[in-house]
Amino acid sequence: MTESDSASAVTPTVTDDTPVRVRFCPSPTGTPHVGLIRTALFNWAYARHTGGTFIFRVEDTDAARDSEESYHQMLDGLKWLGIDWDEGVEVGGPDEPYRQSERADIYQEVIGKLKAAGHIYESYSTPEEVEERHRAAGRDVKLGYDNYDRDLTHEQIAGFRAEGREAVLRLRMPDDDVSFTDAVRGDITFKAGTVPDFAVVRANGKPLYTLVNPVDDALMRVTHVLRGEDLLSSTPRQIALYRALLDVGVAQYIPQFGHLPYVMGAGNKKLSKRDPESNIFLHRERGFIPEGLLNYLSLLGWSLSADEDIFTVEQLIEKFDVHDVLGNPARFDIKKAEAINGTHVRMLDGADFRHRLIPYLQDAGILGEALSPRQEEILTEAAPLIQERIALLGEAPHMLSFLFAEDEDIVVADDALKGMPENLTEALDAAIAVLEPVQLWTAETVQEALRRALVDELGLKPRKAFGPVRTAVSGQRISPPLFESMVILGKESSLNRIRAFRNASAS
RNA sequence: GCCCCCAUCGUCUAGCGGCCUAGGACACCGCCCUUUCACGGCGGCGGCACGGGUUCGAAUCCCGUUGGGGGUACCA
Repeated sequence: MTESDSASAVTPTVTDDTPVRVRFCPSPTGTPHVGLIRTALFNWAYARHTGGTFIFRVEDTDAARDSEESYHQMLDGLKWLGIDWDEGVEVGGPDEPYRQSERADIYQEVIGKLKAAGHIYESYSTPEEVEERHRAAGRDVKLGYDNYDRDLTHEQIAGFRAEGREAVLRLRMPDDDVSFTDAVRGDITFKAGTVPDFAVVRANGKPLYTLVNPVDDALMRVTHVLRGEDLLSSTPRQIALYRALLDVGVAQYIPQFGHLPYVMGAGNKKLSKRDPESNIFLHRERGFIPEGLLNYLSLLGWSLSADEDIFTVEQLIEKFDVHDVLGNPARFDIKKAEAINGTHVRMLDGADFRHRLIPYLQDAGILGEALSPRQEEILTEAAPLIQERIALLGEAPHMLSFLFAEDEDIVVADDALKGMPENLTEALDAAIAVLEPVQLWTAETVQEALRRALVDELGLKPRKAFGPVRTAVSGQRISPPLFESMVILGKESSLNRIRAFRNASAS
């Protein structure tokens, strides 16, 4: 048996048989970012895939940056996407409370135990003093803390206190290499001596993330810590703390770690919180549906199979394993995200699609709070016309507004005037003349009448022939299928619009 | 500086020693379908960062180089 074997034999770890407990623990400091949501998604998917437990904890230990608004946005974002949790804020669980701002007593108790066992010690050095010592010794000042206060005598401590100094508490790092097997990246080793003793409690007595995150993971018996790559370099510190927690009986085992790749923005930069593409609510406003965004986000570092990019959340759950996640950073490609969303929009059941359109039409001011029977009717008939024409629900208002507008409110867009035939007035007159006697007003009869008048008799190419009518009826160069739209509007309204456009273009 | 991570088409990825003259998707470019725009169909463009090993055989394993990213806080 080698030395590392014996070490792992005495260090309780998570095995494949340990029931999975994963968590999502954002710090509520802003609007939910797509990278953050991707982390939540992978944790959730892994829990659902393994039949494990998904915990939602809030790490609000930084009073200066945390906000209640951000906390509510986190809840809103997850709920919108259908990411639910088994234990945590709002739903409760065996390890309440789930907001760290409410767990101060728990941390104080743990701090007491760690202190009593000698794992953490008081450190009185100021950053300036540390830097000065490095300089004096000819070392690089960027080395960080120099472990100076590790073995202070009682006299020295008494002296610092007499000066009125307050100490931060630091964890004593082990003197050997720290190794672990990352679920995403494989074996990783941090060489001994490269990680200095780090602060776990502020001078004001408030614990830091470096303490509360592992402590809560330990207390909540988290088995797999799946988080962003930005936390990879803090893992040796966490493992060191875990060993201390094991020693004082707070932890039962050391979890497995898995560091998910970054979600990048344009260039080679991590997608910034300021970047609009990172804001999931902006995507929602533009008309991403949960199915589409979830699908796209899953593809950032993971894939379902060699040749399927489109899948449902059920398929994701069935196949997702964190060990299959790639270690390399992924760029957020809004074009591909939209294309995938469009595919999911088309997959929607017709009635469902129609229903999901309503809030977007309301936000655009096209529909009010309550829909009139006529509006309901228009929507029912028009929805199928655009379902395969849009990738984002937010495109619907622009495409449908003319159907809900009054005839006199149609405004002809500039680009809708392009490509009109030379004899525009003649063509419109012919269209009016041939449509007036139509009795049975269907897409077929309207098309047939217009084709006869404009293509057969006036000799216009189909491409040119229907353009004027489209512009007259919709005011747009692009619209849902013309004849179907005219049927929705009805004969009278359609003719009103063609006559109005005819008169406007003749003058 | 030191530590750690990453490296397949423009982008996301499949690939885990022979099925690869490298597959799919998005984007882009043609053509077809077509009343506009889409959808759909067909085709095209385009990649294993570089250099050494190991091996009968390497995109796949090892080492190095280069490039990119992150950390090095009394932030998370």
